Amino acid sequence: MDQAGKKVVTRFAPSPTGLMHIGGVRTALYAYLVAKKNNGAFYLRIEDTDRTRFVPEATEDIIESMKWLGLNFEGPVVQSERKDMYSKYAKELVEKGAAYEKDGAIWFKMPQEGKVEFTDLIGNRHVTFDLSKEKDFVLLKSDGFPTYHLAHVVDDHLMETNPVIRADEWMPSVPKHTLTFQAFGWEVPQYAHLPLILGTDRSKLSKRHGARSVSEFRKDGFLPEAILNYMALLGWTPPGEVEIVSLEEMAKTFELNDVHSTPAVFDITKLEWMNGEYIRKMSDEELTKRLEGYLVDHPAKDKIAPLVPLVKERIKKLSDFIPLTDFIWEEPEYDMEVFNKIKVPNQKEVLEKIDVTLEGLPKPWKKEEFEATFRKLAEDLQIKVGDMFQLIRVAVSGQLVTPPLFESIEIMGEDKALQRVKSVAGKYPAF
RNA sequence: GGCGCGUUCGUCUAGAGGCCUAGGACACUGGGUUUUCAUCCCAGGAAUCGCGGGUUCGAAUCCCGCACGCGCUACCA
Repeated sequence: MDQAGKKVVTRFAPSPTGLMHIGGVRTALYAYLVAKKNNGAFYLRIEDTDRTRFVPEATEDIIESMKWLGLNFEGPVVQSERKDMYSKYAKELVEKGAAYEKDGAIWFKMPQEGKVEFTDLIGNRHVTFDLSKEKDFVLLKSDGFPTYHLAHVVDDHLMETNPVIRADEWMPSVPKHTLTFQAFGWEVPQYAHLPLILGTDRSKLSKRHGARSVSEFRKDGFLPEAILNYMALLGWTPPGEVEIVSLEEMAKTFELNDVHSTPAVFDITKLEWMNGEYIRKMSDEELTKRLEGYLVDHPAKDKIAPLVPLVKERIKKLSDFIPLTDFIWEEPEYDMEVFNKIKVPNQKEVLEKIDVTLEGLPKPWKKEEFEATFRKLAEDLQIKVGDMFQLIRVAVSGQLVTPPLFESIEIMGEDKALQRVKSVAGKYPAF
């Protein structure tokens, strides 16, 4: 309910000309938040009135993305399914004298004088348009489909949308819309025009920036709650000093009034940080579940649970899990370059000592004993403790960076670890 | 060109006349914890608030002008 006691209805109305774009998330999210905050309704509306740019998979991708993000909606309302309705309304305006037919299309007659004023909910901007600059425009195209202008007015009136939340690029069309609403004798809704989201070069976010679809972010291992949280911050600051805010919390505090009227640059580095924050905050059980859902084709998908606590603080995206743990299930490829990074002379000799020491270690290996043994070996061989463990790490994994060594060995199995050390020591330096 | 919107650290922002010698977050740099990496902790650099005029005892905050950026200017949305 708004102050006037009317139900608040918002909608996200993308046009299915491509996959759901990351920039659209913010528009959808704000519209969703306004509805939730006011106990209203939030709709998805598919604006597929341009047959020439229509992409069949797009609608499904938009719906799927919205669901994945957790932006639950009513609908979708699909404009192409209501095609006949629009022409009736267009003809109504012709009858009223507000529109006319020409070249098989129906045009709206714009007055040549006067002005249209409105106050945008974003930044409380009072904007005035001089009508002498306006031209007649098409309401109904010659193919019988409505233009955006007609479809917006008719649908948002019928759906009782208020406020209308959309991208800033629509602001110059406000006079067209206002006059069309008035020609029908309908109430003009309030508008909130959201500033653009820019790429790092400050131009409109597009593919050229690696700007991508929601589904691509999903494939990259981003979490929906992190995406939502980050996008919300592009133009809005939650009360207090916290930046990590759940959808539910946002829905309690969000105000269109607090949204910036300044375009914001999309910074993936901060999104990645935030994604990592969400991963770290998650329980091991939850992270395991997410990882299992993400790693659909991973061969060891069902065996990842014990690894989760080890990788939790080491991954920013779900996808980071793969390169970090591959060595556990797959035989690593060894590279002398990697060994060369460890500043230990006589590496072959040391590796052989490690092999022998490992064989002498009573099974099952115990963490304390494992550590103490190799600390002592490092001392005996007069090399740094850190280098000792690095050498074992590389022998076992082929990598300089892994989850904690002992725990990783425990998960892959003592025998496999031993066998790798033996093999490496034997073949060194040619693998 | 016309019309419209915008302008605080590299980025996201706090800021609604004195609390601002401009605060926080990300990123960056240095240090600590640590068998790697990461996490975590501490410290640091980083915006003369686009520029120029006003108004005021006092302006990032109000007004005007300019510059720059972006958007719209389709039978696309």
